[in-house]
Amino acid sequence: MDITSIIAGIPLFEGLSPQQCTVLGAIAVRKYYSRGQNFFAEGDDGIGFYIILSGKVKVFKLSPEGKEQIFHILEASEPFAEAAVFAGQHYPASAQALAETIVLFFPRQKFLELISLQPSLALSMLALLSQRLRKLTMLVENLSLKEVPGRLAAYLLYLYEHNDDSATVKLDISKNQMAGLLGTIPETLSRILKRMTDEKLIKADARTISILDKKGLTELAEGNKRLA
Amino acid sequence: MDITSIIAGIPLFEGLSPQQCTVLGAIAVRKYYSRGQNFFAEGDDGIGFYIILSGKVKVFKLSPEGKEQIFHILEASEPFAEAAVFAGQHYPASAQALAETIVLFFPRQKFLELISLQPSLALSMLALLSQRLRKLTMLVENLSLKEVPGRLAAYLLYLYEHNDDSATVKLDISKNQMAGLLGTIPETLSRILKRMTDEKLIKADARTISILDKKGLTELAEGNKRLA
DNA sequence: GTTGCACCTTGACTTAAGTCAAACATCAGT
DNA sequence: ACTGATGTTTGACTTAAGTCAAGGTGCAAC
Repeated sequence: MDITSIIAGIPLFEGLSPQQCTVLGAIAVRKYYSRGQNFFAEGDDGIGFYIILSGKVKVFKLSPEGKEQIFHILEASEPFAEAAVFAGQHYPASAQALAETIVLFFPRQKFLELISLQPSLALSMLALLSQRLRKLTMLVENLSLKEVPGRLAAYLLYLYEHNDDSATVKLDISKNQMAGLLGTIPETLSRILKRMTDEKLIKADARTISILDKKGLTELAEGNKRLA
Repeated sequence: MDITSIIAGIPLFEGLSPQQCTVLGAIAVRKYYSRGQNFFAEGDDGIGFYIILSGKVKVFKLSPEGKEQIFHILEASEPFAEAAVFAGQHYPASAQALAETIVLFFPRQKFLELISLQPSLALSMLALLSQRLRKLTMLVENLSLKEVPGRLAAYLLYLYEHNDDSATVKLDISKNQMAGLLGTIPETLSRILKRMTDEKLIKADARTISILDKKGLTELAEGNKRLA
């Protein structure tokens, strides 16, 4: 598939004319990463941003003691590292492929030149950054104002809502990664899943979780109730 | 002072032509808030954003139990709630005046119309949002990967660097607010300040803190050392 | 200047969640 | 299919930081 038609199909670029897509395509580079490979590490020069064509990527930070906080997990057609284009000298976090991943890479300087010519592209980027800001705000809220059971409940409800409201959710990341996303460690996550199961809030199999008590989870997520 | 010249003096709008400033001025509204008054509360409709002309503002969230997480403390010439213009149906946090505060208010819809006509304005906003994203990323890192002493050390070093590198820092917020900013509570903050004093890292008076051991604080902030 | 209230500190106690260690399950690549 | 690596669970233990309660300090308003 040629780059122009790929670009035309990316939500971030929807509304761009075919000509604009061609121009974008001219600066984009397709790149391939294998599972475990890093796109960049925290502190590297912010030379551009990426859009995922296929695969899965985590954006994360490690503490000196080795604890991991995952900021985002991204899948096909989602951009990442886009803020580095406008602000950054260097990337403030690391990014790694969780599976075989193909991306389009957009070099910073060339993209900046395009954007100042195309107000609609600028507006798309503004919407994207605002959305990210909102997501990060929720992450801060979760980390600072909720305990781990509340964070987990909120996450399960999020999965539920992005799953056609079907009560049985297939986890698409490992529980290790899930712990990193929730700002905790696998042991704690495991224990809390068990407690939720004991209280009949959920039913957890290997890679699927069934939501049994949505109301109960909601109360937990909102901090109106606690696990026994 | 007329609105056009005020706008011309705001960093966010630097680089705009006098005509552009006049157009912006035509949609801006000057508003006055007294100490303790709310600009908006979490969940309110995102009807626009603000730029502070004088005073001080906190953007924060409360947990059901009453714990407060402060996201930003903002002063003269800084904008806030800008992301709500591009993404939001509603504000994801609350904002309150910490002192008598005068702001310019920019209504969402009108500002959006202007921005699609003015690429340079769009680029300024992109830079601003990216910077906020970076700051929030650091907040997440602090909350998730550092203990309170590390967060406090990082904050003191931040103050130090924005204080002409003078070792004696005047606190411009109460320690209660500072606790909220660091994702902890006043009691804990008080105890940790004491421990830092005991270890000769700092010297804390009522409203000023002297940095005695910058290297020690840096090690703490980076997680390479802990308080005894 | 005195009163009142918000701010700050300290102590005793509780608790959520992390550490360490071990056993087990599962998966990916040869 | 095998095998080493990776992911998951559980138990015993430790600890950072929160809660509750009380007392002290200092500014602000009358």
